[in-house]
Amino acid sequence: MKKEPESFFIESTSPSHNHDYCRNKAIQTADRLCKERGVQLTTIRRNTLELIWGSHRAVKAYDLLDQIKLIQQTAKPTTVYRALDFLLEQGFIHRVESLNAFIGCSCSEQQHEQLLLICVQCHEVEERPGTMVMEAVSRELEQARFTVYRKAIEIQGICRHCTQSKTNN
Amino acid sequence: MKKEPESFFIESTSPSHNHDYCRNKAIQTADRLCKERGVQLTTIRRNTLELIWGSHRAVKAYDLLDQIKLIQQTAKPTTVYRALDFLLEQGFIHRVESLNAFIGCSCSEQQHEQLLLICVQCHEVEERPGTMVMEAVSRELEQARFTVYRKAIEIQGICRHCTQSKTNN
DNA sequence: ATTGATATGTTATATAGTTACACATCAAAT
DNA sequence: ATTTGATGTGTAACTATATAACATATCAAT
Repeated sequence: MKKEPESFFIESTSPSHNHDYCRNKAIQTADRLCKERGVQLTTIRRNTLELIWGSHRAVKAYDLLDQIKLIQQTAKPTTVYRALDFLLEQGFIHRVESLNAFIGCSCSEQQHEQLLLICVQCHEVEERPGTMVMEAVSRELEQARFTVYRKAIEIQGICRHCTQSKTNN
Repeated sequence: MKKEPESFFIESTSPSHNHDYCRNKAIQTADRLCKERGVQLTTIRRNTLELIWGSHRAVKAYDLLDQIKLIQQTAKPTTVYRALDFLLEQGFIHRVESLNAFIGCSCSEQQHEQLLLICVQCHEVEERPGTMVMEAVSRELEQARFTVYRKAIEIQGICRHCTQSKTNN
């Protein structure tokens, strides 16, 4: 009774909140945006997105592949990377460059570029709009007369939860 | 007569300036800092650093390996990665996360964290201290109560040279 | 029915980085 | 003068990450 038909293989986990809410919201938004944009959130893509939203931790492509294989034995690297490419294009996920990994994006609609705060202890990644930072970046780039395509601002450190409870893994 | 004994296999290239100056300065600084710090800039490490400073473009580890092999046939991936690790630790180079590549750092002495402006056309990477940006980041992280270990701010786009001369490669 | 656009299946390959263990070198302590 | 420890290198095997190339499928528009 707890399982919806679409999410039969996913368990969401988070120390700090009911993460099902995050995930469901993200999927709904993706669904809607895909309709609006006339692109298809196919089963593979949707499953991939759900798996990524299984936590706020960054997920590796091959870990994703392992999970997908549980329900689709034929899945290959290409399967996953193609889904990831789609999700990136649509702005539904971020690529975490410094980890070669991926996390859900909770700002698919607004401006997609955010600060990523990566906790090296619990591995959760927090998105922050960082408006002031982004403005400062814009001014800097204007000075440098540099035309931006893509910003990646990644900060590694210890999140507030891990700072408080030093006993955390 | 133009070749120094230490740089026998390197040709520096840059469209915009005499790049030998940048490289020589970087090597001198590295030499001095190593002495000050009581660590060794061995032949492998020095050669690696010189190769990286062959241009302002980000260099891939395996390309570096190929070049090193020309003078040290026995070189292996480990050879290069160990040298890179050392150079990173000492702050003599940056890792460009979004490219899996490496560039020389011209700020080895001061604060090492900088904005990296990566031109997707000519592949040159410009470092900028981005003081305002860094301050904004600090404020943001204070709000998030996040303890920083490492910042990586990478901007991909078109540099001013490529914007001007559209004919550039 | 035919075509074109989009998505997926499949195999192979390319690229990036690490582990583990042996050996070398050299200076400090015995 | 040797032993020890710290640091650096050699070598092989392996793991991880990502892409290329080509075949097939699906489905809506003509």
